[in-house]
Parts: sequence; structure tokens; C-alpha cells
Amino acid sequence: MYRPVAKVPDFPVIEREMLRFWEENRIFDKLREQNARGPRWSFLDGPITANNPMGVHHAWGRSLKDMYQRYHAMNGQAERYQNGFDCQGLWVEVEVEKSLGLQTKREIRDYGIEKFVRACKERVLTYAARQTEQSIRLGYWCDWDDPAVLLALRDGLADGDRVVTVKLPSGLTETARASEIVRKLGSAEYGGSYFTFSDENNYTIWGFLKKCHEQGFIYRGHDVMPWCGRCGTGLSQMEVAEGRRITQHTSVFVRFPIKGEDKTALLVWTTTPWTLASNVAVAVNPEMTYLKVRHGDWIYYVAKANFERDRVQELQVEGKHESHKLPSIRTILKGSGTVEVLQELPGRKLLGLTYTGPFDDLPAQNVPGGVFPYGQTGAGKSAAESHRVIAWKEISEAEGTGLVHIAPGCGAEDQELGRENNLPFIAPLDESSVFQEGFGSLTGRNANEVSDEVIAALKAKGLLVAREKYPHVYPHCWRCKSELVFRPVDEWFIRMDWRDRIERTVPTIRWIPPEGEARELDWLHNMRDWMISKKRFWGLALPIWVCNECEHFTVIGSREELKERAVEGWDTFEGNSPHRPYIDAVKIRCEKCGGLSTRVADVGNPWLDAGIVPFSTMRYSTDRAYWEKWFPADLVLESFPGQFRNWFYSMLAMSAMIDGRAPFKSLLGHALVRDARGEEMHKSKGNSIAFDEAAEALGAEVMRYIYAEQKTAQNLNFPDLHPTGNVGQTIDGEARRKLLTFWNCYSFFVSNARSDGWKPGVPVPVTNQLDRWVLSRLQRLVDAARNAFDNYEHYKLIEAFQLFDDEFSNWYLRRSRRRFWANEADAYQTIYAVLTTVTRVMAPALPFLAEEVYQNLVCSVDPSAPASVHLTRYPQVDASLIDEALEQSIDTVIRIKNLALSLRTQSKTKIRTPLGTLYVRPRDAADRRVLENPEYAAQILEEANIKRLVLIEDETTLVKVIFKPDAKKLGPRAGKYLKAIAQALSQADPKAVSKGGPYTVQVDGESFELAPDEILPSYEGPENLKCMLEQGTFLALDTTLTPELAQEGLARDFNRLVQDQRKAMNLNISDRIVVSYFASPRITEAIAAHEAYLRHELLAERLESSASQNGGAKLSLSGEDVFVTISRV
RNA sequence: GGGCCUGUAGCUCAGUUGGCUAGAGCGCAUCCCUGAUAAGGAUGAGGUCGGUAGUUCAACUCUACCCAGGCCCA
Repeated sequence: MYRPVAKVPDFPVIEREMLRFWEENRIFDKLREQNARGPRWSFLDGPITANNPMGVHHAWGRSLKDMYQRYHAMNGQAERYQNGFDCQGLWVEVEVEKSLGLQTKREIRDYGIEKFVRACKERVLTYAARQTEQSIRLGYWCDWDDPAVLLALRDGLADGDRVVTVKLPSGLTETARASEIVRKLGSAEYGGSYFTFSDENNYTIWGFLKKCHEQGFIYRGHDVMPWCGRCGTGLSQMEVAEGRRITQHTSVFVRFPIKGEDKTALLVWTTTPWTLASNVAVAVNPEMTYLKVRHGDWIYYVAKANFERDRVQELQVEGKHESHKLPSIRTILKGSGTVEVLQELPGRKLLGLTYTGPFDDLPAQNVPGGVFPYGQTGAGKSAAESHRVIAWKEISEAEGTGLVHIAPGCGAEDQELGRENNLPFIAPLDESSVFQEGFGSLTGRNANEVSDEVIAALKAKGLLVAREKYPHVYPHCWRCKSELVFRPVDEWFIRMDWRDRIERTVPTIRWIPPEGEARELDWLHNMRDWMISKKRFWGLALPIWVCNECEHFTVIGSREELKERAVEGWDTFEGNSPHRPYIDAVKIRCEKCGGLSTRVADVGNPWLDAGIVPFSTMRYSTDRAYWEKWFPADLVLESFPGQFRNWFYSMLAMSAMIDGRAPFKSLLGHALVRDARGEEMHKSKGNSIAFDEAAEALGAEVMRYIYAEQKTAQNLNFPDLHPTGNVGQTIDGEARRKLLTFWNCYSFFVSNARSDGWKPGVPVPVTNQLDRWVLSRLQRLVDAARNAFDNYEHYKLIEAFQLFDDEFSNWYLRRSRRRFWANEADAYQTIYAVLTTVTRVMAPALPFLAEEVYQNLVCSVDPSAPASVHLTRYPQVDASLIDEALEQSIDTVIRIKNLALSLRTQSKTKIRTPLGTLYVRPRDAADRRVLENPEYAAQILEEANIKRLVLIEDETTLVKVIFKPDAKKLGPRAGKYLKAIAQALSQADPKAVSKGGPYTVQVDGESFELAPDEILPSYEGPENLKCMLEQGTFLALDTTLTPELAQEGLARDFNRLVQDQRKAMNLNISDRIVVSYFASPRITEAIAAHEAYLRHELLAERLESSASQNGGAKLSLSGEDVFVTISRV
């Protein structure tokens, strides 16, 4: 029999029980076995960075992922259920550096690359274990590794890579060195989540890179690129985009004296004074107008627009928006002397002028061919002898002086211009952003720290014209937040001039929301060559071997290929994962000159790791048949913002190269989780919410409900767990209430079925109108639910659930209550069918609640039923149960009932007091037929407590009607006469207008024949008649209270009073009683007149009027005291 | 600087091809109901539909400009 149910569910308690139940009964394993032979549904889970514990923002995507996988499982489809962890890259290194107290790359080398890399693996395992635990708590069903096993592996690594014995998700028990097991996590043999540090993942990337190389797309580049001195590495375009921030720099206005002119100079402006030591040229826009301006002793060249303009810096980055007003250059100069404009001239007149640079005394300025590590520049001339004015049409009127300082070794655009103009390059910084030899006092100093010194030097040389604090958006390292510099790199790139191949796959994907497609194409269109190398320690070992003799390079495509070509170091490497330092030992023979080739020291861009996943996790290189089965994925589901240039991009690019197809068919993107007030969540801001805390405070189920309900493309304001002050959104309460409505229906059923001993048996025929109605509505729910899932519109599932829940609870259950008291089998059978079906409909979204209800309602009475709701099939629509006409009829009944109640509110008489007559003029024949049915009419009257329903044909007999034209219908025809027609109608004779036929009005000499449906009425009624017109239905309620009605109202008041007493006395609902009362004659008469009704309702054997108060409870009824004594018989 | 998007009730959002009294949920207020009861239901507020101008008989809806906010790319 059913277990009794709490009045209010405690979600966390239920969830923990269900988690235990699933685990003990291996329900997930049973599900996989059950569906193993089913048609495939391929979901590809994006790797979550195993860096920190999950926050509530991770749980959104993860609960949706689980929901779709569960839905397809309930349709009998086979799935892979593989979660993934993103393991390699700088973010792990930075955290490990912090925990080991290491500051620089040198310190890491001193610490030992081998130990460092192992520490990185340990950190990943720590957080993979944590996130696994949390995901399980959320109810996410995957082929999870045992968190304890992951931690045991970590400890094995830490403990000198000792031998451990562990049980893997596949069931295999393995005894080996920890590192041996770790490198195979997620493999076919082991099962479990995939880890991007696995051998399979890394070697599959090798295959991809080789493919690129075979087509000539891999190259070694020496461009001037963004560089992080702290991390000692260059940054890819994606990474730079991650780290733009607003900062203030000291900008300087400097004069560059023109050679051969007296006290005349170029007025140059820069925000990066440290680059001035590397100045080679000055650029002007030949199309812009420049001025010759006298300022004190000096004459400057400066762009006219820049000179006059009040500068406004509109800065916008990562959700921040700032606006700064800066003075014009004229104003700045005025501060230190008089300003006089002497002459205007076009920029092209300045071209070719030569000048003296600010640091021409430095050795670096005088090295022939410049200072550049990758070959000679500037045709052998030194920087100092190359100073001149060159043309650059990109110079704008908005920033600076219109004369731009060009240092080809210190800027990307500068380098470009330097090449075009055959200038020498000066690249001053080493890999730590420190000045090299040849820069005087700057040598040995970090570029980010010399600004003041440079400015002091300029001042000393008499070249500093002005300085100012200048706010602007500047790139920072996305990981360590240091300011980036620009320096020439020695990095590896994939040329992207085959982007059309990628672009072609984009339209084959179903992007949800559809804007995603344009966003991705936009990125693909704008992206540059992909920098894939990083001068770090922990990551993919780039499989590029460079000849020590001739610099020819080879890309190795697999472990086997490497083994075959290795001539040295294989023994050192053998038995290790393809990571530094062991892989570095392997040398191969140069295919060109026969020299020895060494692997480049670099590791790979982490988006390679994630992008290869459609191949590596689907065993592309080890089990092609398996890959064919699961590729391309049916669905990828991730947070939209950010992934266009990251995971989506790398997947599309790698897949286009390897296979030519998109690796997934549909892409469902969700927006961001914000805090309750709509602000971005940041750990530093203190408003981010830990997953565990939310799960225990709200329950995972409430969270899942909130996530499923949210429109996917709209940011979600997650409620405060401990609200204070301005609480913002509180959607958790709403979610809980909706779930409670369903729970109430469930608990109602359980308490009644328990007391009646009802359980499902031989089906009885369903004839009752309410039963047929709710079963028909149930089919609509099933249909809506299936559509919602099939179209990836899960919020429509919740919408449909709420609608059904409401009708089920507030109409079906309320109207059926008495049938349960009477133990009617068809009612029980129906509510049971509804509850068990809704349970299955909602199981993918609400797996815990569904299981709780299913266990109690189904498993407790049917041992042959599937052991879990998640092993049942998703409900199908039973078309034979749909009764469209009945649904419409009940719609009408409910609608008219609501309108009647609305009129009652206006009448201010409470429902317990009956009223006499409700007049209705239906809006159409269908409604009229429903209301003519006495059964339907009775339902409305009972709900609203009204005695009679009178159908009328014409409301003008009851109330005054005023007419207006229907502008939508009449407008096109009447045009400008519409207002006049409205005027005429308002004064027309209502009887004539509402006769039914066309009505003719005369306006401005024109005659208009108005059809009845072109005229809209409104009403004014008498005092005792409350009336309304709602979408064509006219209702009027006679609020006259006759003595009989008043008396009946009193009797019902008395009923309520005694019922409350019964409850206060804790009587059982079936206890019979004797009631004795003392009241005024008015009330006594009312009670006597309705004695039979009251005895029945109150289960009273006798109803006795007493001659005195007689110690009875003093109660208040209709403003009078009543004394009541109740005794149980 | 270039491109895209948004601005509707206290909050979060709907508003189809321009046309009737601009909607929903939450919150708030008032009321009702009471054998689901530390539940349930109904009603309400007057929102210059960001601003200005234009097109039109008619504009939240179309056009232009402006203001505010967001996203992407430089």
C-alpha cells in the first residue's frame, strides 16, 4: 500500500533518498542495458574546466543536458553518456604555480618540469572528482568515474607515481602505476568521463595537425604579437579577446625635432612611453589636414581635427561602460604657453620629413639592420638614420595628435608599416618583457615598469611637451591579468585561408537560437591565422620536430609514426603520456638533410584539446566503426556567449579539416546566469553562488525547474539564497509553489486512497465527464511535452505542465473531491492515470520528484512494473482519449464561471451567500449550446453559488448599450470618416443598431452601411445589476438579496463555523456529532430552515437549539454572537 | 571606429501582417474559499509602450534622428 506523504515536500531529503535508491539498484546501468540496442541518439558534452568546484551557472547547462539525454533514453535510444573534463592549459599552470609558490618560468624549470606537470595532473584530478560528485548531486546521469578513484589516482601520482589498484567505470579492475591509468581515463577500455589530457585526445590532435601540414597550412611565424611577460608566452587571438580591460596609462606628448628646421617639431603622442626607445618612424594620414602651430618657442605639426576636438573616450568592455571627457590638444598646450595657429597643410606635405628621435643616443638605435632576432631589417640601415615621416591612411581624427609614433618591433600595425616602408625593426624585450642590452638605463627593466623613467628622461632632454592620465581599453593576460606587451614571437600557426571549408559547414547546423549562425560566420570571417603554440609546460605536446641543422620541420601524426622515426630518446619516453618533459627526449632524423630534429619546446593551444573531442572521444583513430555510428552528434548544448570563438570554432575547424562535415547537427545555446538583481556573478564581487549551497538550500529539483523554465536565450537571474535588502528576483518560491501544486494532488490521492484502500485493479469504464475531460487534457500535455523536447523548446514543457497542473488541481480535483469521499472507482482510476502519466512526462526534467511519486504510486502496488520511472517509456498521445468538443465545453464552463465570480467580486457579496440570477448572452452559438446543457449550467451555478442561469438573446432589454465602430474592420473602408462614424454611432438608437441587419449612418454627406460585426457595444446597467462584456460574452448578475437567499447564506455561514470547530477539536472527518447552539431568532430560524442540509454536511445526528449559552463556545456569525456545543457520538 | 541587438506595469518578460479597453508571472493591496488548509482562488493598481519628428483615417507596432543599455569585432 502507498506510503503516507508529507504535506510539504523536503526536496533535498527526497533527492538524497532517490540518489541512494538509484545507486543501490544500479538503475542507470539498467537503463543503458535496456537501450543498448536502441537507435542511437548522440549527445556531445563539452568539456568543463576541472579547475574549481561548480557554481550554479554550470548547473543550468548540465541540468538541460541531463534532461535531453533522459528524454531520449525514455524513447528507447542508445546514448554515450560521456561527460568531459578540460585538463590542459595555462589556467591549470597558473593555479599550480600559486599553490607551489612559483613566480616565473625560470622557477618552474628549477622546480622541475616533470614534477610541475605531475602537479597539474593532480589538480585536474582533484577538481574532476569534485565536479563529478556535484554533478551526481544535481541528478546528472552519466558514465561517471568514482570520485574516490580519481582521488586515489591523484594520490598515487603525488606519492611518487606508485602502483594503485582501482575499479573503473567499465567494471575493469586495473593495477598499474597511477600515471599509466590516468593517461587512459575515458578510453573505450575504462569508460568514464573523457579527460582532454588523455593519450587518445592528444594523439588525435597530432593526426589533425599532420593533416593540416600535409596541405601546407602549418607555418612558423615571427610576427609582432601580444605577449604576457609574466607567463612568458604569446597569446592567441581568442585569448586576447578574453582579456580586454579598462586601464589608465600615462600618455605623453613628445616633440620630435625636424632635421634642417629650427625649433620645429612633429608633435607625437603615445600611451606606451616604453616603446619610444624603439621609435623608427612617424606616420601621418596624407588625406587629413594638419596645422603648423606656434607654442612658446616651438612650432609643432599637429592634425587639425585632433587639435581642436574635445576628446571623449567611450570605453566599453566586458559589461563595463565608461565615458571620459578629455581636453583638446589646444587646451593642453595653452596650459604651458600661448598657442597660435600659423598655417594649414595637407598631411601629404609632411611625408619624407626627417627628424631626430628621442633616444637616438642608445646603442640599439644605431645598430645597422635594426635589432630583430629573426633576420635583418631595414636594408641594413640603423633606426636612427631611418627616422622619417611615412603615410598611413588608418590614422583617425579621434585619437592622439594625428602623428603616430611607429616602432615596428613593438606593435602589430607598426610592424606591418615597417615592412611596407622597409624600415629597420627594434625589438627591445626578452621573453619576460625585460629590456635587453643596448637600451641604456632601461636594460634589465620590465617594460611595464619604466614609464616614469622614460618620461623623466624625455623631460631631461627637453622633449616632453605634456603628459596626461589616459583611460583606455588595453589587453591583459586573461589568466594572470598582467598587461600585455607586443613583441616579435617565434610561434606556430595554422594558416586559415581555407576558412571557406569551415564556413560551408555552418549552415548545415541547426542553431538555436538562430542568431548563432550569423555570429559564428562573423567570427570565421574575421578570424586570423590560428596561433597554436604556447611557450609553456603543461599541455598538448606540439608534434613538430625542427631540424637542428637546416631548420626544416616535420609534423608527426601519431605515436606509431613517432616511434618509427625516433632515432634517440624513445626509451626515455616509452611508458609516459605525450607530455613534457619526456616527449622532449625523442629526436628524429631530418627528412631533408639527415640532421637531428628536436621537438619544439612549445605546448598547444587548449582549444585544440576541446575541438578534437568529436573525434577523440568517438574513437576516430582506434575504432572507426564506433565513430561512424556516433558522429556527427545530434546535439551540442552549451552556454552561447564566448564559445563562438572558442569551442564551437575549434570543433568546426578541426572537423572541417578532418572530415569536411560539421561535427554536430544541432546546437542549443543558453545564456548566462546572473544574480537576483541581474548583475554578473563574480567570485571577487561576492555574489556568485556555490552549487552545493544552492542544492541544499533550494533542492536540486527546484533548481532544475528554474533552469528548464527559463527561455534558453535569456539571461537567468538566480535567486538569493539568503535574501537581504533589495532581494531582486525570487523565482525559487514560484518554482516551489508550482511543484507543490502537483505535490498536493499527489498527497490528496495518497491520503484518500489509503483510507479507502484503493489500488489499481481491473479497469472500469470511464464515462464521467470530468474524468474524460482531464484525460483529454492529459493527452494535450503529452503532445506539448513531446513537441517541446523534439524542438529543443524545453521551457514549453514547463509552460504546458503549469497549465495542466492548474486545471488538474483547480478544476478536476476540486470538482471531483466528493467523488473520492464516495470512493468512486472511476475517479480513483482517472486520478491515478493522470498522476502516473504526468510523472513520466516530467521525469526527464524532474527526475527526483518523478521517482518519488513513481515508487510510491506504482512500485508499491505493482511488483512487475519497471523498477524506476526512468526505465519506463515516455508517454505517447492516446488519440482515442481526446475529446475536442468536451474540452471546448469545459473551457466555456470555466470561462463563464470565472466571469461570474468576477461579477460577484463587484457585487461584494461573499460566495457563501447565494444570489438569484445570472443572465448570459453568449458570444456565439457554440457557447449557447454549452450553457443550454443543464449539467454545465449547474456547474457554473454551483461554483458561483447562484440559483438560476438565464440565457438571453438581446442585452438591450436589460441595460443601456452604447456602440462604437470596429476600427480594424471598418478603418480600411471608412478612412478619415472613422471618427465621424464613431460620433454618429454613439448617438444612434440602440434598438435600431442591434436589430441584426446592416445599419446605415450619414456623415459629411457620405452614407456608410455598417455590418453588425463592424459595430462594438458597451454597457451601462441599473444599480442591482452588475454587468460586463468580455470578448463578446455579455453577463449580468442580479445582486438583489431576498430574505430567502440571506437565510440560506446564514445557514452556510453556520456550517462553516461548526466545521472549523470540528477541526479545532481534532475530530476525524467521519466522526458523527451532536450540535447544540444558542443564537438570535434570525439565525435560529435560518438554521431550522436548512436543518437537513446542515445535518448532512456536518455529519450531525441532531441539531439542537438551546435555551441558554450553556457553556458553549462563543463564535461570531454575521456580526452576532453564537454559542455552540459539539459532542461526538 | 565598424556591425548586431535591446529599451513595454515595482521586478522579469509577451505583444503575431499598424486598428477595439496594451498582456503574463512575480511582488504589492483588497477580497473570497476552506474535508489539498503553514495550502487554494478572485479582483485591483491607471504603464507619456526611452525621447523627438515623420508616414497614415489610425503607430507599442513602419521611417529618420536622438538618448540609454547590451553583445561582437577592431
